[in-house]
Amino acid sequence: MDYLAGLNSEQRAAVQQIHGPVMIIAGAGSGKTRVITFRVAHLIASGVDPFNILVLTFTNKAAREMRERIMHLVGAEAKNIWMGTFHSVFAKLLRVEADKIGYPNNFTIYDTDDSKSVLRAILKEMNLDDKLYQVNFVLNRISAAKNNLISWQAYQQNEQLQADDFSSGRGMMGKIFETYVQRCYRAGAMDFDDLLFKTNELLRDHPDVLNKYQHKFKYLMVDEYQDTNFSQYLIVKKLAAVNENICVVGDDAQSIYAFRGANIQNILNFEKDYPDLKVFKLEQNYRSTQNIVNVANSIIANNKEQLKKNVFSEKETGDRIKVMRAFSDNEEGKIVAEGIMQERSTKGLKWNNFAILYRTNAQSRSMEEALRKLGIPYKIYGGLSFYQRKEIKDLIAYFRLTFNPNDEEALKRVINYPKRGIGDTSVDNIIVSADKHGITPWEVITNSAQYLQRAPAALPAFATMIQSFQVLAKTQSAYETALYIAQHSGVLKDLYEDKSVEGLNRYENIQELLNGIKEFSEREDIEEKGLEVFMQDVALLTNDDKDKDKDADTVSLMTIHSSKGLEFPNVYVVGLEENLFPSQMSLNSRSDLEEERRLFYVAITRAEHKLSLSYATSRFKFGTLINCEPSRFLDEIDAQYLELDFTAKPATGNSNNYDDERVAWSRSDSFSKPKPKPASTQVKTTSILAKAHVPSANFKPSDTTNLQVGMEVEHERFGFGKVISMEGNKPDIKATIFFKEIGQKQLLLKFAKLHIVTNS
DNA sequence: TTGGCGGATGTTTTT
DNA sequence: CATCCGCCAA
Repeated sequence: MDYLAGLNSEQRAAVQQIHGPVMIIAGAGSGKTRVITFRVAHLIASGVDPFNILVLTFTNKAAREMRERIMHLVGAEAKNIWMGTFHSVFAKLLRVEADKIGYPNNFTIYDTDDSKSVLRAILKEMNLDDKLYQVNFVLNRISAAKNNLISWQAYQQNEQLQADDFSSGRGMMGKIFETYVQRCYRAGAMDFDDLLFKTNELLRDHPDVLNKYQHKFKYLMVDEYQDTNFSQYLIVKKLAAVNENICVVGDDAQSIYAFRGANIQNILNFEKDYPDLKVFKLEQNYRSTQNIVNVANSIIANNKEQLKKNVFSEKETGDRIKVMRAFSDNEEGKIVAEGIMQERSTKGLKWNNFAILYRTNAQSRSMEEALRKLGIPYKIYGGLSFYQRKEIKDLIAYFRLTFNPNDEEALKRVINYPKRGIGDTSVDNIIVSADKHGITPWEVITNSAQYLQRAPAALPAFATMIQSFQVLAKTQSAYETALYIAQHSGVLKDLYEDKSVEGLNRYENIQELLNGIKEFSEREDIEEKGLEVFMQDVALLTNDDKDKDKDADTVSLMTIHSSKGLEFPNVYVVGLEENLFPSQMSLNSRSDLEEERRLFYVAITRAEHKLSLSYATSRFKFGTLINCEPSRFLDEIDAQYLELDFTAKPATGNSNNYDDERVAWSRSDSFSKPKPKPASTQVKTTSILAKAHVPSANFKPSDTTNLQVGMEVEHERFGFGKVISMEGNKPDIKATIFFKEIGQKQLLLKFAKLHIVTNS
C-alpha cells in the first residue's frame, strides 16, 4: 500500500477509515480528489467488491476522471464500480425498475427546454397571464417542490404553499403542477427532478427494491455533498441505512448551487444523522500561494454560516493580488488579453496556464473579442452545449420519437421539420383529439382517420416513416440507424441545402454527432450497440463531455460555476462589479449574498500562483451602456494583499467625467458597431405604405362570401379598389383587386379584411 | 400553411 | 444586443 505514503496524516486517516459514517471537510485545494480516489482504491485493496461501491459525483467529467485515476491504482476492476452523477446513476437504476412505478423502461428524459415547452403549452391552454405565470418562475416552483419531495397532490393540500400562491395571484399553480406531471407521464418522460423524485418514490414504496440496493451498495461515497438537495439527501440516507458505510466529502465554503435546490444544511447537519460520525478536516491547501489563500479566507470570513476550519498554505507567499480597473467591458477584455500576453512571454508560460473566469456567460463575448484581436488561442467551456444546438436537438428528437413515440416534445419538434405541410393547426387538432379521447398524440396520428376530422395529407407518410425507423432500429447498429434516420427524415438534406455559413456549420455539427455515434458503435467494451443504448443518457450529457483535445494549449474561458474543481496557475476573475458580481438577483437576502461570496471564494481558490481581479466602470447591457460600481467583494479583501493597477485610461483624455467617458467609448466602439440611425430614417417602406390610407371612420370588414367581380371595396391599409377577377374555390378564393392608391394586389378572401362599398 | 417583420423581452449560475 | 413571439400578408 505504497500509495498511503503520499498522503498527509489527516488524508491518510480519512482514506483508512473505511467503515461507518465518515465526513471529510475538504478545504479548497486540499487534495480532495486524491483522497476520494485513494479511498476507493483502499476499499478494493481491503477486499471490498467493486460491485458493492457507489460513488456519486457532481459532474460526468468528475466521475470519468475519477474512474480513470482509480483504474490507474487498482486496474480494470474499477470498471465495475457504480460511479456517476446522481442523475445518471439513478436514471440507470430507474430504467431497470421502471415497471414498478408505471413507466416504460425506455422513458425519455426531458431537458429544461422540453420542460419549459410543456409548461408553455399548458399555460396557453389554461389561458393564463404569461406575465404573472412566467415559464421560468413556474418551472422553478415545480422544481423546488419536487426537490423537496412534494408531489402535486401534497402541493395542492399544503396550506402554506396555497396561501403563497393565492396571495401572489397565482392560484392556479397547483393545477399547473398537476397537469405538468400528467403530461410528462403521458409522454413517458421524466424531467431532471423526476429522476431523483421517482427514485425516492421507488425506494419508499417498494421495500424489496430498497432492500436490494441497500445490499448492493454496501459502500457509498458522495462528492460535493454541500451541493446536494433534499431529494438527493434522502436517497443517500436510505441507501446507507443498513450498512451505514457512508462517506460524504465536501466543503461548505464552496456550496454554490442553492439556486438549484441544494441545501447547505445537509452538510452542516450531517452529524445529527450519524452520531458516531468520524469527521476529518483537510485544511492544508497544496494548490495556492499564501497570499491567495489568505485573500480567500478574508473573503469567506464575512459569511455567518460555516463549519469552522483553518485553511492554510505552506507554499511561497507569492505575488500580491492584482486589481485592475477598466473603463468599459471591451477595455477590460483588452487589459486581460494583454496581461496574459505579457505574462506568458516574460515567464515563459503556456496558454493553458491561464483561465478567465466570469459570473455570467454573456461576459465571455468581450473577452473573446480581445483574445482574438491579439491572436491568443482560447477555448470556451460551458455555454450552449453541443447537445443543446437546434440541429442536434432536431435529429435527436427523431431518435427519441423512434424509441418512445409518445414523447410529445420530440413529436412537436419534428412533425413539421423539415416542412411537410403539417402546420400548427393540425398539431393542435391532434393534441386536442388526444386529450379528448384520453390517448396519446401518437395514437391519434397512427389512427388519424378515426380520430381526426380532416387529417393533413402528409400525416400517414410521417407515421409510416417513424415506424420504419422503429423497425430498422431493432436490428441495426446505432450508427446505421442514426445515419438512416438523418437521411430519410430529410434533416440532412434540409441542412445540406442551406448554403449559408451557419447552415454549413449545422451540417458539420450533424456530421459530428453521427461520427460520435459511429465511435460508439465501434466500441468494444459495450455489448448492446443499438441507438437506443446510446440515447439513454444523451439528455444528461453536457458540454464538458466531449473535449477531446483537453491538452490543447489554449486559454480557458468559463463561468465560475463550471470552474469548480479545476485549477490554473494564472487566473483572471473579471467583472467584479455591483449587480454583476454579486449578481443583482442575490441582493435581496443574506443567504443569497453569502452564496455569491462563496462563489467568489471558489473563483479565487482556482488560482495556483497568480490571481488578477478586474472590473469595468461601464458596460454594455441589453445594448445600452450602463455605469458600474466596483464590487463590494473587493472592499472585503484585506488591502495588504492587493496591488492596484489603475493604469488603464480611456481612449481619449483622462477625465473622470461621465459624459466624457461616454463619448470616448462610443467613439472607440464605432469601429466595430454600426451607429444606430436616428429613428426618423429607420421608417420602413411598408409602414409608409401602411399609413398612406386612413380607413373610413365606419370601416368594418364585410362578409365576402358573395363578393363578385366588379364590386368596389375598401381595404384597411390599401384603400379603395375594384375587384378585377376571382379564382380558386371553397375556402381558398383568391381575388385580384386594383387599388387606386397602390395598384393591383391579389388577396386571399379568407384572410383579407375587406369592406364592400358598392355593388356596382 | 408559411415566412417575414416589428415589437417585446431578457441575464445569473446547471444536472 | 439577440432571440423569441405573435401578427399579418401571401
